[in-house]
Amino acid sequence: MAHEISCWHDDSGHVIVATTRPETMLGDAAVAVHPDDERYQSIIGQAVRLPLTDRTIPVIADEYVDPEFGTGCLKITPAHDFNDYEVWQRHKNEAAIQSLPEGGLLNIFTIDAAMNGNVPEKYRGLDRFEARKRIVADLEADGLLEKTEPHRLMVPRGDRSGAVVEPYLTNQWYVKIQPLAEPAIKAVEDGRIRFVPENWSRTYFEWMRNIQDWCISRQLWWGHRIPAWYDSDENIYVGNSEDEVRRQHNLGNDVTLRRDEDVLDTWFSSALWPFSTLGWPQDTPEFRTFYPTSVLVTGFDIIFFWVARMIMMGIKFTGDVPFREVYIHGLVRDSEGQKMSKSKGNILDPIDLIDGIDLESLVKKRTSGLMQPQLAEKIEKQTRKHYPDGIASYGTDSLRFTFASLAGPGRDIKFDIGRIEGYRNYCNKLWNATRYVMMSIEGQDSGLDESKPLELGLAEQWIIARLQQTEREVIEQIENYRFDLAAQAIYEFTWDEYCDWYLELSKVTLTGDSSEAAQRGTRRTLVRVLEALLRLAHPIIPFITEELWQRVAPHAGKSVDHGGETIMQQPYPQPDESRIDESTLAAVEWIKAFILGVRRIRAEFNIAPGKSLPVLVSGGNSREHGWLEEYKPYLTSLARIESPGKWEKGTEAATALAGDMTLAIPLAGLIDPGAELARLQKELDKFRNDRQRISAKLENGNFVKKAPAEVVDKERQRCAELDAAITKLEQQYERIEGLN
RNA sequence: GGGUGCUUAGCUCAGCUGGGAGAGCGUCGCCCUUACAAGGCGAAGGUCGGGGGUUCGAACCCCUCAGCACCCACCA
Repeated sequence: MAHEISCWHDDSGHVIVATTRPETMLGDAAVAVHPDDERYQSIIGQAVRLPLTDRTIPVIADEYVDPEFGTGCLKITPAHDFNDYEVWQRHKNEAAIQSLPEGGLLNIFTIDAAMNGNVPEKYRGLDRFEARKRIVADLEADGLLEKTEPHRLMVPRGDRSGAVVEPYLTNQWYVKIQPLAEPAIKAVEDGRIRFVPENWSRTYFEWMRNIQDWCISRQLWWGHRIPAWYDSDENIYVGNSEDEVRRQHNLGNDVTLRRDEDVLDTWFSSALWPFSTLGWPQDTPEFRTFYPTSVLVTGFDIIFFWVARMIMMGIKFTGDVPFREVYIHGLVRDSEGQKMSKSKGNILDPIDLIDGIDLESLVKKRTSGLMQPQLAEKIEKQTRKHYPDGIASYGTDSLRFTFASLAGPGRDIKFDIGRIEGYRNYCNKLWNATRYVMMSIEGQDSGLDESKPLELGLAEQWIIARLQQTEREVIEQIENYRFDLAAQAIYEFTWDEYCDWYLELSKVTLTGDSSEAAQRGTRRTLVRVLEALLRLAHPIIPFITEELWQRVAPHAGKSVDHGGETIMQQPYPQPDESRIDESTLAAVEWIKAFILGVRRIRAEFNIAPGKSLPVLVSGGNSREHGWLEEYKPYLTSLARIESPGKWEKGTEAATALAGDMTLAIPLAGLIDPGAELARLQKELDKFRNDRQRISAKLENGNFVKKAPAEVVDKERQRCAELDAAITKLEQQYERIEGLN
């Protein structure tokens, strides 16, 4: 913002001073120069006449003045400038200052920032901006104006109204902070309170070590009123009530008391919250049980305002910290990284993400009730640009899942509307998976009757094992406050494993000619894994899991008959490590690789997914041949292949790898050997590059010598695996090449 | 001016104590296969902001430069 600078000088010494707020000169207490400024040595201690007034003020020396800036002379207005006030503090005991009206601390504004009775008659009652113009004009008329020029500076403005704020002297209540801050710092230093993530304690220390006395009085209508009373001589009495004050000070009824009209700073009152809500100062069972609490969850912007103050007040009044851990989450910002605020018009109301909102309603909502209506046009334009179609309805659980997923440590969330869509789709997926499970068991037993024979196949053992691993992971991440990783583990298990693989594998058992015992085992597993998954996901997506659980749980042997049963009261899943079997996991990984290989070939040669294909195999270790035989139904069904045969030389085929085994789809006439060779070559290059890099590592004596043995072993193993794969690919290459 | 943090695929972000670069969305190709087209299957896409250093080895540790964000204080 450009302002004019006006200058004035006095009659004798020609002291020239610049200012952006000429009206404040009427309250000046001094002209300051730097003590080492050679130009002004002779005038330090002299008096100069303050133009437009009948006052004289001293020239003082203070290091605050920057001799390089302007003329090196600085006017000091202690009542209306923070820095000038500090300068005044250093000089207030000097006689020349003390002899000034109000000891130099001359307030020249009314509460409305008009000129008050402390300025010459002609300026009284003028608004500050009007006074500014008049003073510049008067200085010029008197020949005292050197020049005016534009100057750019930051002007402090009120958050809400945007009005320019003027520093102004008032009487306020303060809390002496040092005795409170020291024990509060210590509590975090010695670990009685822990910040998560830990580095927020640095922010806390930074603030607490530079803390200033706390102004706790506010001129507001709402809040705890300050418990202080004044008598007619302005003596102050502080106490719990007027009665108490009168008793304690023996004030008769002839003494009239007037209570201070100010209220306490919101954060002063809020700082009492951890113990005042528990009945303090009475020694209640609630207080004894729940103080200190275990964890406080809040945003980093609240560390200063609230967290620190709760710690100080808690220690002061109860002798103990108010909580053990402080989990600091990020702030949700708009898509451009700006903090959301009503005045900027970039607020996203969670309700609008849940229920959806059309564009016109959104524009109306964002532009109404603005403190600065002139921003409405800009806000409307932005809103129409960002949300041309308004906001779709995503539902509560989608929103919760989104925020959980974005709640990484120590990081703000730049909210991207696209992100929530993915999690809405997740909720949909879970819903549809449940539909499938319910259809699959409809009218049939799901293994509840323990007397009936029951058999768990490979797929069942696999998904049960993966469930245990997922439960372990989720619990661990929640304990670490990594809600993003917990959400991710749930997401991936549900979508990538339960839905993409297990539900498909279950169809093989349920629609094939498997035994009744095996089908019962599959139905039981479908239901039980889903039921556990719902409980696992419930803290993040409470509504949809409750709805689905009510339907699923009875089939998993959980009673919901009493009407009051709810997933909320169910125990959280606990992993059973004994149900994790490595060979089961390995077998399914191999089956997946086999099926993926066939699918890739299908996609590459544009073969209809429904078309059954013959598949030939070669190579492979004995374990793989065992799997090939034992789990043939899974392979033939999911990959839509006929029973595998042996790949003989001379058969034109497209190939893929599953572990050590090569699988080949004979595609006489369909194959472009050149394209297939190019693909193999590309794959070979990649493998050979990896191989090259790893063997270089292994040949490096320093690596073998200095790296941990397990890392070296792992690299050796990988090297061997790559060798095997390369050999397979080379064989495939030769065979295809032979077709040319 | 003081402080804190960020910079990884087109976009929004993960990447835990240094050891094979990941997800969602978007893009491209095929598919309405009886849970799901808000879906399935497959694919492409990254010199991890630039430079230097430490290390057998750096997205990760140190230094430096650039850009961005926020907090606190604000210079006449």
